Amino acid sequence: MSSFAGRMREYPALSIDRFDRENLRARAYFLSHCHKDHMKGLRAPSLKRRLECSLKIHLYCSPVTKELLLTSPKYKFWENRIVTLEVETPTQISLVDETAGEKEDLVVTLLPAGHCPGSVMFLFQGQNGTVLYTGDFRLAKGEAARMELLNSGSRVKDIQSVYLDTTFCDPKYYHITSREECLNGILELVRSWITLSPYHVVWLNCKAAYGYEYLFTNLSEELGVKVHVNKLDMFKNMPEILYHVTTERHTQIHACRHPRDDECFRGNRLPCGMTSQNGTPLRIISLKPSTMWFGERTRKTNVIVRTGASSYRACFSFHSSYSEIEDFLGYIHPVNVYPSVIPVGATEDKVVEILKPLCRSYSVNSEPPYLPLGMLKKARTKDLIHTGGVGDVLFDMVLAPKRHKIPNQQLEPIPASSKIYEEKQSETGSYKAATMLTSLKVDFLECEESNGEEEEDDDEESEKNQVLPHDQDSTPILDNLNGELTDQEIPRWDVFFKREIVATDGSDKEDNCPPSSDSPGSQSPNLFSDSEGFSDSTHISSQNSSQSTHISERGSQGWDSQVDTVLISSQERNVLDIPSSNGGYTETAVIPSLSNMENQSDSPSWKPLEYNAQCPSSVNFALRSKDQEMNTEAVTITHSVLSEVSSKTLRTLNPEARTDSQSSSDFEIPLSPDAEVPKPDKLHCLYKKLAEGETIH
DNA sequence: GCGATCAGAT
DNA sequence: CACATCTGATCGC
Repeated sequence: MSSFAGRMREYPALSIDRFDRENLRARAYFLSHCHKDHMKGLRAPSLKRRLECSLKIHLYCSPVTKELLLTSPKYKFWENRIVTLEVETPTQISLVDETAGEKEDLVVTLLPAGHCPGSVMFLFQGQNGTVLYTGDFRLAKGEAARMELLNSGSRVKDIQSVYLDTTFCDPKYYHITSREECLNGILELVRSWITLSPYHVVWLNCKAAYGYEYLFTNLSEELGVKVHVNKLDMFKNMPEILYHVTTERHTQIHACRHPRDDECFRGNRLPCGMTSQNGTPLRIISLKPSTMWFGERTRKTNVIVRTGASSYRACFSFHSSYSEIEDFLGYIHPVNVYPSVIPVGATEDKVVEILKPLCRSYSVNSEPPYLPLGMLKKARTKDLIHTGGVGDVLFDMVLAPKRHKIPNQQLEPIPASSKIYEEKQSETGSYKAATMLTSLKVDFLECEESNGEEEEDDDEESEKNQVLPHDQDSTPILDNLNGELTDQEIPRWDVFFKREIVATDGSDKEDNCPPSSDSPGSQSPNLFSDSEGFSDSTHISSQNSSQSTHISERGSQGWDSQVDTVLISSQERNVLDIPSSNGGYTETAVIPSLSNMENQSDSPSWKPLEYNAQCPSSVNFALRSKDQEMNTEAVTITHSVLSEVSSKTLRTLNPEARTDSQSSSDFEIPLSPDAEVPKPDKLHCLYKKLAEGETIH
């Protein structure tokens, strides 16, 4: 949970993600994403009153965030005070101090944060230097290096401070399985279950928050089964989400909620109330996306772990892991870092201790800032750090997790990042050090220590005793069985596990479903071996090829990262016709109005392909990043003489004018009286400076 | 009756 | 297994 107070040292007139207390006096507000813990005070009467008095106060956010925010009537009063900024479009904004009559210009750039739909990081460039506020983010290793606007030419911009999401800046989250692998694991479990019969359904036990959408859309897209949710009006202008969710309960994948939803589950009822279909009781499994639960495992586990007769945990995170934070910060290499989350049990100093070595100030500071470990004292030598070599040792000691565990087979030797590593190594020794460290550490894995913690296990508790010995559909459970295994037993677990697999295979009584030869999936979905090479023994035939094979197959198909959510314009909304392939039916498009939405019919053979073809605007993260490698700022400059490019390169914003996220006239933003209207030649000059990474004054 | 805050839930 | 919420109790306005 964010504990960021709202203001940055460098630009105290701005408030980000906090709207109470001191922030009531801010000259401009920023919202990185639509999670409540980043919206404190946003609907308070005190702020509302201030808005009414100061017409120049605006809230800056991404178009998707605005859309999500305004879906709730509680925030409607913000409607014409929100200025949406397109992602990756540097925009100049003018801050006016009404009392002092001062004006301050700065350029802000939204960068995709990969946390939830609409989530962004804010890059501010102004007279007090360049600072980056990450909001909540999850970026894979190397993604910062691929963000064109974080870089000038081939090197990272000179960033003074980073306000960083440190949610998982704890060694126990050293490695969190990548989004693609987690998705893939979940996909295969869901597939293997729902293909058993129409009565086999999966309940995705997701928290009530944005961030699971890419899970829903990927499952739906791969399996052709929409996901049942309580509400979808917030997605009415996000077709690539909208088409994969439904409020129609007759579907095999559910992510609906009910205040007492695990009671529902225990009673073989879905939160939406479904218990059966055509008189046949449903066969429900629950799948709970979790990060912390996996962080507590001391031994490596699979991406999916069975925790009860019909309960599973799936590794899933929308925050960066420790090593992803390392990679990110090491690349940015700022002078200062300010954690915006202090994990429970940690202190700010502890977190800063971890992060400082990745900052410039660490090697420049005369005084030894923090001395975490005894070993560190010994090794800490500024010069060594700077020159690389021995610095690696230092990093290793400081950063190496106490408990190594790599839940997955994925130990590719410095994957795509090797390229980046080569590109960057000449530039800053530290990035090199951090990168090398990362790859090295990957070899350690396997920690043996087991902290014999008790397993609670909510809904599974009642079942766990049956699970082991005879539960037919069960097999798996990977390494944690509610403390039923003693330490001595642990070494034999693998054996037991394998045996159990064999025994279980084809002897599923609970389901009354003979191992079907016609379904690609096995009778029991439970068999989700952990990473120690079990996947091949899985009786899920479709998995005979290893998971990694699957992953590589899907590499660039939208599996490799969270897809950016794209809003459609009102024009597009009217025009879009999306055919479906459900045997002659044409689901008229619509990007349905609300009434339509609540009643979309499920089409068994529904396929999303046509939709994709119609929606070129839904651009995959990774693909786009790739494209952008070619698309350097220098190129943009060339175009900058064209007026249209001004909005791409440097948008000078009119805070007074409503920039409607849904209007397609992106290129016609009126200028505000406050904002200086740059003459073409001045603009050109600004672009040039921007491209060179200079601060704009 | 509303908001802020806390405890407890999932 | 504290990721982000929601509910309900209590207190103050």
